[in-house]
Formats: sequence, C-alpha cells, structure tokens
Amino acid sequence: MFHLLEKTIQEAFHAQILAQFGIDLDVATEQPRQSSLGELAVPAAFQLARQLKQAPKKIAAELVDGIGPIDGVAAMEVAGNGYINVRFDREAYAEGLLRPVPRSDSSVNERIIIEHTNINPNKAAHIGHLRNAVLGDTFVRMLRAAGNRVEVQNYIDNTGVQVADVVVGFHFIERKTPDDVRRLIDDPAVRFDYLCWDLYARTSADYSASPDASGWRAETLHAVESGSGTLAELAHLVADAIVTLHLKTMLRLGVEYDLLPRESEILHLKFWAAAFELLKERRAIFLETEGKNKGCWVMPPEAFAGDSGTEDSKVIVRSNGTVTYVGKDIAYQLWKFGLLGKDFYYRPMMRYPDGHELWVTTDEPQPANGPVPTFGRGTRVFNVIDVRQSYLQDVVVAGLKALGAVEQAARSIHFSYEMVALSPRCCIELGIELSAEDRQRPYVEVSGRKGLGVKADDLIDRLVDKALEEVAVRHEDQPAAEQRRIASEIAIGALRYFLLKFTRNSVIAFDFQEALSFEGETGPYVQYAAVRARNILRKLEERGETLPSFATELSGEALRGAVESEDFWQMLLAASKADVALDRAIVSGEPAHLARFAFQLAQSFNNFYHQYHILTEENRERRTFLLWMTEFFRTQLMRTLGILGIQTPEYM
RNA sequence: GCGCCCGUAGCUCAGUCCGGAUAGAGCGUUUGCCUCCGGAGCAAAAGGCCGUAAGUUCGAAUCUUACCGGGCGCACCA
Repeated sequence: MFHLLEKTIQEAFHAQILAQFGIDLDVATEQPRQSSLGELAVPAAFQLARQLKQAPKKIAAELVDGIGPIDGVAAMEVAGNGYINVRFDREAYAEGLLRPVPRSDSSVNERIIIEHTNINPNKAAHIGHLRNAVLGDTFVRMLRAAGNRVEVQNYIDNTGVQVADVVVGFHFIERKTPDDVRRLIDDPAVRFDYLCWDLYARTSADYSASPDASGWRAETLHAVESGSGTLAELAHLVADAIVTLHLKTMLRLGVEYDLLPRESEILHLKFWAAAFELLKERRAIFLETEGKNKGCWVMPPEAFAGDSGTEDSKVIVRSNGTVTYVGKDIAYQLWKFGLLGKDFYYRPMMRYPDGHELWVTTDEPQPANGPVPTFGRGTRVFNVIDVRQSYLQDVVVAGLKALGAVEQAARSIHFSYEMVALSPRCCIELGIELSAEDRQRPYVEVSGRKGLGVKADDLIDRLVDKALEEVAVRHEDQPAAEQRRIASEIAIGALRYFLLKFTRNSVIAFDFQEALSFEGETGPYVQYAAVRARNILRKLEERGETLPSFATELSGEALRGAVESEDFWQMLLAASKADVALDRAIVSGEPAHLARFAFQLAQSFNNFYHQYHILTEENRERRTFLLWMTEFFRTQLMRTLGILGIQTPEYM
C-alpha cells in the first residue's frame, strides 16, 4: 500500500518535472525528519536547483503549484529550504488497508540459487556456521516472500582435508576400525559430532608434533579420492554421520535445504575435467613453465587482480596434477548456471517433518521413482561465504568471465559476512586460556582446528534452558512438554534475531550475556508483542464474542475519525510498511534491516497496547477500530517474524 | 608491501551504497508506572567536535585525498 502510493507520487513528480522543466529526473522520496511534517518528503527541488540556477524553495513552490491533485494525496507543502512534504489522504490509505484490492503478482522468470551452510562434515557445527545458515536461510525466506523462485543448496565437502584429518585420527591415532566407528555413530550415549570435534583438534595438534602425520593425511586423501579401502570407508562413515547431525542441528533453527551437492560426485562425475577443458580451450588458464609455480596450471593475476590486490598467479591445478579447491569451485559454479554441459544424478535423501523433500547428488543413474526436480540452471547465484574468502570468490568469478560467461559472472554474488568471534569474557567463561596479547583484543577468532568455539547445539540448549525457566515461572500449569516446545520457539527466536541484528560486515564478538538476553532489541521482544496481540483476540473469544468482520463493520466514517488521531495514524502507517521494509532489505542485501523493522513494529504495537485499553473500550465503533488495529499489527508482526524464520509462540 | 573492511553515546550497534531538515536504537545508569487486555512491558532523564586533518558542495557521519588506530586477506589449505 505504502509502496504503491510512493510510486504514484514519484511518477507524478517525474512527469511534472519533465513537462515543466524538460528534465528527466529520477525522483527520490525520503522520510521527513519528523512525522508531523507528513508521510513523504520529495527533495527534488534541491537536485534541480543546480541545473536551473534557481533557489530550491522557488522551484519547490512552482512544482507544488503545477502538479495538480495526486490520487491518494491530501496535501503538499513546501518546507525548509525547499522540501516538498507530502501528506497522504489518511482515510483512503486506511481504506486500502482495510479493504485491499487484490493485485496479481508479476510472474518472475528468475531462478535464484542460494548456497549456504557448507560446513565441513568432520565435526559439530559452531556459532560461526549458525551465522552463515541463518543469514542464508533468512535471505531465502525474504526472496521467496517477495515472490521469487529460490533453490537452496548446501554444499558438502565430503572428500576434503578436514574429513581426512578426522579419519587420520580414527585410523592412525586411535586405531579404530570402521566397525568401531559405526558403533560410536549408533551409540545413543555418544555425541558423534562432539567426539569428532575433540578428535579433530587432537589430530591437528598431532600434525605439528608427529613427523609421520603429513604422510598419513596424504595417504588418506588419496584413498578417499580413489573411493575404496578402509580409509575411504571411514571417510564415508564420518561424513555421512556428521551431515545427518548438521541437518538435525539446522532443523532446530528451521533451516531446510533443497539439495546437497557433494564433492564426491563432482570428482566421480568428472566435473572438473569438463571445466578444465573449457578453461584450457578459452585460454583462461595456462601451464606455468618457470618460477615457483612451474608445472602448475595457473590463472594470471590480471584476470582477477582488479580489487584483490595480489600480483601472483592463482594455482588451479597443482604440479602433481590434482585440482585445487578453487578449481572445483569454478566447476561447481559453472554447473549452477547450467554452463558445464554435465549434470549430477539425484536421489531423495529425506523428508522434513513439514513434508518438504531434501535431495542429494549421486554419481549413478537412479531407478525412476517419481519425478526429479530440476536443479541448477540458475539465472542468479548467491554464495553465502564468509568475507575471508573474498579473494577466492573473485577467482571463481574471474573464471566465469574468462570463459565468456560475462552475464553469469555479474550475477554471481558473493553474499559475504564477517566472522563470529568470541569476546574475551566469553573465552574466560568457556575456560579457554588466553595469552596476554589475546586478552587485549576486542575479540578472539574461533578455530575449529584448535577446538576453540561455541558449539551450535550447546548454545541452543542453553537458550532453551533459560527460556524454559522463564516459561515455567509464568505457566507452571502447562504440561512440561508444552512448556518445552514454547521455550524452544523463544530460544530460536532469540538466537536467529541475535545473529540477524548485526549487518553482514560487522564482526560479531559473541557474548553469552547478549545472546541469552530476551529483553530490548531481541527476538523474544518481537514475539512477545505478537503474543500480546493474540492474547487480546483470544480474550475476546473467551468472553463469548467473535472477532468482528472489519471490512463490513468499520464504516468509512469511523475510519476517517480514527485516523484523524495522530497516534492511530502513525501506528497504522508504521504497520503498513512491512512490504517496503522487505523490499529495501532485499535490495540492500541486509536481513538486518528487516529484523530492525520487526523490532520497530513491535515497539509501535507495545506502545499502542499500553496506551489504549482495547477490550474495555465502551464506544463500540472505536473498539472495533482498536480491534482491527490489533489484528493488523498481529498479522504484520507474525508475517515479518515468519520471514525472519521466527515462530510466534501460543503464549509467553 | 599490496588489497578489502571497520572506527558514531560508558558498552554493543543502525544510519554511509543514493550528501539534505534537530545524528538514532538497544544494553547499562538514574527516575517514574501493576484497582487496568500478562511488566519478557511502558514513560522519562542523563549521555555525541560521527578517529584526525584538508578538499568538493548552498549543505558532509555519508563523496575525495592524506594520515592515525584496529581487523582480515594476499598457499601447489579449504
């Protein structure tokens, strides 16, 4: 509604400026400094002032005189040095919200692919992984809410060094057989991902101590690549078990995927070989004959050095003939755009409780068992990867460009974000020893290799426990299982909001006290507002009344009377901006902006809630209006929370 | 050395892409608010040379340059 009117106003000014001054100006609108000045401000006169060599104030006055009436606008006035402040026709606006005219969504032909999570399947997920998954998942929800078709991929590097290191730990250090490991995986008393977390840290430490270790790793990697033998079997066991556990952890947060593309298939289906041929053909890479990279296939720095600041070539194929991670990533990126000329085979992996099916890649044709969705062939690709990999993402994009896929290169978006580090206080709390130097720092980097970090499930458990305490105090009459379900919704709301409230390029110095807070700018605050709104409506029903049909019971006259009140008008206006907030958050690529809107919306409702007593209102018409506001707030709050992946509990 | 990011209230952060009216939140501090739809709430106060300096502009937290602090990249690791 707000959006439409804003557009109407912009178009009206655009046409008027063109007619009056012959200038084709892209008309911007902004929020007036104070709400009392109107709903929108048009600063166009300032932009025109230079070209016309006239005072902005004069231009603004001429524009207002010339433009004539605009549908939905009640008044326009010149203010300050030349602002044009626009006042909406409040009644018409409220009418539009009360009795919305259905409009058909423009069909979108884009196929957006978002890759996120991508955790190495060799240990438990940690807080940094959660930031990735929550950012990715929320952006997916945002795009889908705006009507886009989105495919979610979670890439599984099941043949890499990190898995190999855990295999080394099991095989060479702990002397465990595949059967031993299988027993550990099946033992309900063992948290296999936690066990691997510790084993991985120990193995990593051993590498620096033991002279045999690097040989072990090479042997394991080789075995994993060939796909046969005890070491390969161990790698499969570990990776598959950990992937299953990661999916479970992510599901606690409401994060689901469409497809798990796996590195093993990229290898077995020779994706790299196909990409290698393409890169050689187009001379995007060449065989280095001298210097330190002699014998390697490299990409010259000119291809990607634009802003990555390096003067060195990037090795794509090592002198021993094996491909680097970037090489594989170029192949994968080509496949995402349908440019590789090859495809995976697919099989359904599991069905989520909500019925959604998760698929995984395989390296051989599957027996026909119902339709297989189309994967890949994207028109736009977002890779949710932390900012430290910018350089490598630049190389991947350069690869596409060098292959002539300029369009696709431009549509390859590195959806980057800063790391989650630990605050010094948090380290102390976790019993982590800090060097004197580290104690001085604002934060300490998480390191899987050192086993330094906050495990995702531990954090979620702590949040649930804390929420449960609160729920138990307030609702001791509810069954325990019920309390736990509510607590879990609150905990997830707190966690997702906490991870989303920071903009992407802000480093999060993780701190338990902040993350565990349920007050102020937090998820539970927003949830609480939605719950309060619902409580009112429930209370109404408990009194034997039903929710009025607002569209028929609220007359235009009643509406006009209500929105004449500045208070009501501002609240209604604020609540009607959910779509605008969503659009802006998508354009800026900042889920944080939508999170902030949710918070402001909740503030606005709490304000309304506190100020007006809805159920005790004696004036019937006014009460109906108040109920409508409540219902409107509730809908907008729940919808926005839903896009953030946060549920609204039944009670709090 | 080169490149990227950050520096805004005691603390944690929005606002910077696209310059505009009196720079905003939350936490913390201080003070009020339960006869009232549940206080995980509401109201209010105190708290800022927006890192520094120059430049562009009618106008700069926002654009340019230099400098000062801090972080991260620049592997035949991923």
